[in-house]
This record gives sequence, structure tokens and C-alpha cells, in this order.
Amino acid sequence: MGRTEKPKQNTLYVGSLAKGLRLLRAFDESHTELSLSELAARSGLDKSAAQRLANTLHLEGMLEKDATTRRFRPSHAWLGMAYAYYWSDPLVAQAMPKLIELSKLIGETVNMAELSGDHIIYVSRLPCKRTSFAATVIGRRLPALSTSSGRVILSTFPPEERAAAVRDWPLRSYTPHTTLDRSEIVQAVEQAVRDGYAIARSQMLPNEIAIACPIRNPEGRALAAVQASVSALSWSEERIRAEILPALQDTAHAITAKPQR
Amino acid sequence: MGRTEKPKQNTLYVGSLAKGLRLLRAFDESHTELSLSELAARSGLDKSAAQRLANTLHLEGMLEKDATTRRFRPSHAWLGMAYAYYWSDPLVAQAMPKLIELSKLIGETVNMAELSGDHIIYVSRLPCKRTSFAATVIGRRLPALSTSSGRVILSTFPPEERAAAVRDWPLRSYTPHTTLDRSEIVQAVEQAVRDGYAIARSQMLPNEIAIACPIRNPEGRALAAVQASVSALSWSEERIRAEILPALQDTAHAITAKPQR
DNA sequence: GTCAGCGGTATCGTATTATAATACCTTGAC
DNA sequence: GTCAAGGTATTATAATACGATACCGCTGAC
Repeated sequence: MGRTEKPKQNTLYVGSLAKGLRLLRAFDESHTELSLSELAARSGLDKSAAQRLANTLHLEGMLEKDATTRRFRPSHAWLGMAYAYYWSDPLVAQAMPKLIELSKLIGETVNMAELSGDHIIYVSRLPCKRTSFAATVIGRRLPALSTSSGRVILSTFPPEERAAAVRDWPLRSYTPHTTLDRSEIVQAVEQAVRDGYAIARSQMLPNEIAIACPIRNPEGRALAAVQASVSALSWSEERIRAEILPALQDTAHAITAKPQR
Repeated sequence: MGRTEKPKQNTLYVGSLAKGLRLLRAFDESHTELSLSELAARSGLDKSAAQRLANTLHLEGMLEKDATTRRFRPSHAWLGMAYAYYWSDPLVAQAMPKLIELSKLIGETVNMAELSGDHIIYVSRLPCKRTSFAATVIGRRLPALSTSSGRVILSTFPPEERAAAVRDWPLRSYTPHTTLDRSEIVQAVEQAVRDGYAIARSQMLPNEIAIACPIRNPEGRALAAVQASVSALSWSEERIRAEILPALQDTAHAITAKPQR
């Protein structure tokens, strides 16, 4: 039960590598640069281990080290990882030109999200309006149930899977209006089943309305979603349905057509 | 002299971790999914090592494994690395809203690049027009000397550094028009010193014109650049100077003002 | 249908290599 | 000047990573 339990006690598991990865994971939105001791504390490793592993990551170009403060930061190599990821994801290359067209057409922020376990992760973001920094950054993971994209992806799953997900997947609050009542989420997902799209209000940011359409594989199951985000101060849901939804559906469907590779 | 030389023979260097990173680096734009043997070949590790390390990366969620083909691919965690990077880079958060404004204003593709050794790396891309996929992806590394951003950053360095860079930094050809003549690059950089901006034609893509302004730190040295890319088919350099340059300079300067953190 | 070859998986004895305790150094506070 | 805290370096120890090899399952040739 201890935090030190090994994922595998077998010889195909290299503990040192796994520990190095724990150091990398110690960095997040609120821990952007870490001293050796902080690194040790956050990764749960002792000082010696943190020292050796951090030093290795530094020599290998994965961590910058400030010569004066002695603190570590993610290096540009972390962006290089995203670069490699993009080439490996067949959806992105196919979607990108269509997302650009869509954003030009509607003049509002367009995102693409993929399901990653019980979260969604933004793989592409085309911000058109000033917004919070977090809303412009690639790689953000959010609880699927709290996002229009996650809900609309889920809506393409068979009923039992939907029920299990709405029951078990995690939720957390981002705004005073984030829905934490699972029965409300059931409603939203079932509405998405009927509509083929999902609209969510103020789930991640106050006064933000998000609308998402699923990107389906040939079997009809969604892998991902295209989503537009607009301000509730300038848009009514009615107008979103009239002016954004059709183009959004076209875009999502165009990505559907040529499914994999 | 062999490829197997250890970066450090000391006890602060954990070889297993470094080898794991070599596996990660085996993935790039033309190697998007790799079998175990390919992984071994590309990383220079033997089959057993590749097996153990790849398995570890898989268990740790860094590599997806296709159940049928047995091939490995980068996981969503690779995007998560970019996410963490963004929060750690003080320039990005500060620049993002201004870049969005700029792209809205000029209606053309806007990028931000940072110097990374002798390359530049794109940290932010706001594509407005259909273009090649490679031109939309963050984390792309390009030889600094071949890009308007790299040249304008270099133009803020003291003369000896400029000379050394133009002499030593790498070059490679991306289009039939990529400049490989270093004396021409000297000209371009010195022009940028005088102008405070740099224009480059067809260096990365045919019929692409890029214009870049430096983002300077308080000492006047550039850390990064803001860059716009337009089609030579619709834009003359004259019109770029008249209609894009002023806004580009404003944006770069605005990011300059509040320098670090 | 058999067989060979290839790639992926699992095992195991060995010693290389990672470990963790500790001592040493630097810095900044008081 | 002393002290504490954090970073750096060293070392003896054995735990852990190693890589040779054997096994298994698939595919294509004949």
C-alpha cells in the first residue's frame, strides 16, 4: 500500500528509468522550476537519487539548470517531444487544415481534443480571442465529464459504457458553475446522444460557452472532438446553433471521412 | 571515439535513464511508430536493453503499444510535457495574448521562436492560412541561420558572436532557394542589425516570406523573436513593410517591456 | 504441410552499476 | 563569526540492470 510499491517486481522493469520520469513529472503549472530538494520532495526520492537523476537529465539536455539559483527547469526538448507526438498522431495532420479553415470561417477559438483515459487532452488550439493562458496551451488535460468535447465523445459509446463513465470518471471544480452533479451530466450526455453535439456553459471558465462535435471512426465511435469556445457575453446558445454548429459539424465530419492513416 | 562513449564515467550519471531517453529520441517526423527491433536499431541499444526500457516506458505511460502490431508510439504524455514546458517559460504566457491580437490584426500566420543553441524552436504558432503541416506544429527546430527569426535574434548579439555564429552554425537545405552561402547570410544578418527586423524569402517553404522582429531582454540581447509568414504570391516585400512590420514591431516591443518573470 | 526465419517474449547467473550514507562546500541570515 | 540549509562530491556495498540465450508464435516459401 506504500507509495514505494514497484509497478512490477520483474526484470523487464528498469527502476532507474521510472524514477527519472518521476522527476520529469514533478513539473507542472504550479511547479515551473524546482530546486534539488524540492525535486526530491515532489518525486518522493531521496536527495541522492534526485541528485543523480537530475544531473543525468541535465547532461542529457532534458533539464535546464540555472547557474546561479541552481534550480531546474524543463528544457526546449520538452517541446520537441510534442513535435514528435504530432507526427505520430494520424488525426492531427489530417485535421489541421480543416481546423484552420473553420477558425477563419467562424472567427472564434477552435480546439481539437482527444480522449485519454477518463480525461480529454487538447491536441490543437487555435485561439482567436484574448483568453486565459491555460485556454491556449496544448497538452492540457481536463476531466472528460466536465467538457463539451468529453461529453460528446462519450455520447458515441454504447449505453453501458456511458453509464459506467458518468458514474466512475473523475470530476473537479474549475469555476463556481462547474457541474459536479452526476445526474446532470447524465442528462447532458444523453442530450448529446440525441443531438450529435454537446454544449457546455461556464465549465472551465466563467462566461465561456463550448460546443463540440465528435470525430468518429468508421465504427461510429469517437476518438476525438472538434470544439469551439465563445463568450457568453456575445453569444446566445441559439445563435451558436445557427451560426457555428453547421460549420463545426462539417469540419468534424470531414475529419471523420478519412479515418486512420 | 566509439558511439558508446559515456558522457560521464562518474557516479552522478545514471546510464539506464540516459538509455531510456535515447529510446524516446528514436521517434521523429519520419519515425512515428517503431517496433522493438527498430527501436533497438535506432537507439543503438541491444535487443534486451530495448526490450526492458521500452517495457518500462510503456508501463509508465510514456509509450503506447499497439496490441496487434506490437509497435510503440508516443503517448499523450508527450503533449503533457509541452504543457509543463509552457508554464515554465515566462516569455510564452506574457506573449500569448499579444500574439493573438497581432494575428487578428494582420490576418496572417504569426509565430514565436526561441533560440536553442544554434537552432530556433517554435514555441507558439498561430496559423491563419492553409499551409504545410510542418509549418503549424510547435516544437519544430530549424537551423537559426536559415530563418528570419534566427537571423534577427543573432543581429542583437555583439559583432564577434555574430561572426562566429555565421561561420560555425549549421545550415541545411529545405527548398531549392534555401541560402547555403554563408556570405549571403552575413549580409542578411548585418542588414537586420541596421533595420531591427529580418525578412527571408523561400527559406523553409517555396513562396513563403517571413518577417521577424526581436524580443530583447533589458540588456538589448534577443531571447526570442516574433515572426509573421505570408505568401509571396499575395504580398510584396514593400507591402509587408508597410502593413505588417509596424504591428510586428509593436508586438515584439510590448513583449520586451516586461522582460523576465 | 512442413520448415526456416524473424520478431517478440521470458529466464537467469553474473558483475556492473546504481545506491544511500556521509562528508564536504557554498551561501545567506543573524 | 557562527549557524543552518542546500548543493556537491566520495565511497563501500549489494542490489539491480545486464545481455546471452532459450522459447514461442507468426508468416511466407516451397
